Amino acid sequence: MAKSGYHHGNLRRALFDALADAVIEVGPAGVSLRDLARRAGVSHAAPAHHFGDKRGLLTAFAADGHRLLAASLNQAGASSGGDFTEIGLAYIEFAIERRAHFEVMFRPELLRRDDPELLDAARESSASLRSGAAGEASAIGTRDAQAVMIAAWSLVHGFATLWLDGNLPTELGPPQQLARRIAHALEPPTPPRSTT
Amino acid sequence: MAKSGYHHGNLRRALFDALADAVIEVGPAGVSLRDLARRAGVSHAAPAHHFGDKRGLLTAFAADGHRLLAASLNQAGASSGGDFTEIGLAYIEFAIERRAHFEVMFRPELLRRDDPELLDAARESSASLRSGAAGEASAIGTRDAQAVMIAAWSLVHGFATLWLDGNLPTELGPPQQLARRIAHALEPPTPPRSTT
DNA sequence: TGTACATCAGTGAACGCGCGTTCACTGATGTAC
DNA sequence: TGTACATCAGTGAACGCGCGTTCACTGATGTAC
Repeated sequence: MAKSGYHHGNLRRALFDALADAVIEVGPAGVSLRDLARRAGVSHAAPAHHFGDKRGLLTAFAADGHRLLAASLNQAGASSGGDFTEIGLAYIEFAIERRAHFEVMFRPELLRRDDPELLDAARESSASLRSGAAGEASAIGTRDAQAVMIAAWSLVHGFATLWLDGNLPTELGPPQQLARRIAHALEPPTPPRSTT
Repeated sequence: MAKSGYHHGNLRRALFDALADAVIEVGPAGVSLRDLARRAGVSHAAPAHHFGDKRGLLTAFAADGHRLLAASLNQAGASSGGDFTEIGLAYIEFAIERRAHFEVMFRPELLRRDDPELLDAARESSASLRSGAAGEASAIGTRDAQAVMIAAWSLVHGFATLWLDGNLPTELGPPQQLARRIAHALEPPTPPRSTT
């Protein structure tokens, strides 16, 4: 992968990997460029040379995260026939598996909020999430699809956030399993017309 | 309030106030003791003298927040006859009005997690939140009250988090109003037996 | 009312540290001829 | 195949800064007598 001793070859990727590790260890706000350089085995000035500055690096990483999230949600939607529950579970799965991306994506104060690449990627993931909501809104009998979409987003985002921050008791088991249990508990008690 | 030039008189309170301002400006992780000292008009060593260290200050502040949240939730429960929706709205209200407390409370990596005062206060707020869930669980026809409680907590916590982090479009209006709109959209479409 | 003294809240100088950013540079790469 | 040269990724020394923590101290307070 590394082309030579001097030119790294794929520093962008290497810094993203280092950033992912660092975010998990010290949180998005605690990351330092010098530490990332150390992890990636390059000089301490290399990250700034590549991304302009710290904010630029975090912004690029967040944009990457939005694209990955969009892909995950789209896949969950496609393979479940647009089932909103499955899309929500995919959101939680993403937050856990791509924890560093997730944590950086939702800390706008650390990012260049008006970066075109970030805006574009964020629109992409937002559209993916929204795509399932209209169906769900009519399923529960409300016309306010926007409110339902925000509720669903809040639910999965809140669950992921509480779990990631260590605020859910660990004895509840693995989060994916707990999330399915919750989805089950929230299902309507008597299925509307399923006993054909 | 300040008793004299030398002895401050109520440094704990003054530092809490300074911390609240600082958290809103730079986030919980960006706060520095020296900055708080400047804001409170005391020497830079005073905060450490009073709270031991930075973590001690944040931990005391978080405990204070849990007690305030418990009080808010209890009051909402009492004045609404235990209506779970109102308790949830009070949670969101707290997150917005006491934003600094809220943000510090849910960042355990910044706190002394095993501090007895913090544990005690956290138990208090957790109990207040849980108190409404059992009724709600039976209302929606599930026996898994714990899952419903976590879902409700996730919903309000996620909504508050998304709003505080600036991830909800501002054109949706004030968050309290938006939260009520969501509560309305989630109400069962046909009231079970209300048209007596 | 007055004096002595213990207590302790807050001071300020000092320490060593890691940080972001800059800037002239070096060395690898690729292209023109 | 070989040479010259432009490009640019990455270097490393240097800068100034704010930080947390320490420690001997100072001065206000309150209590004992």
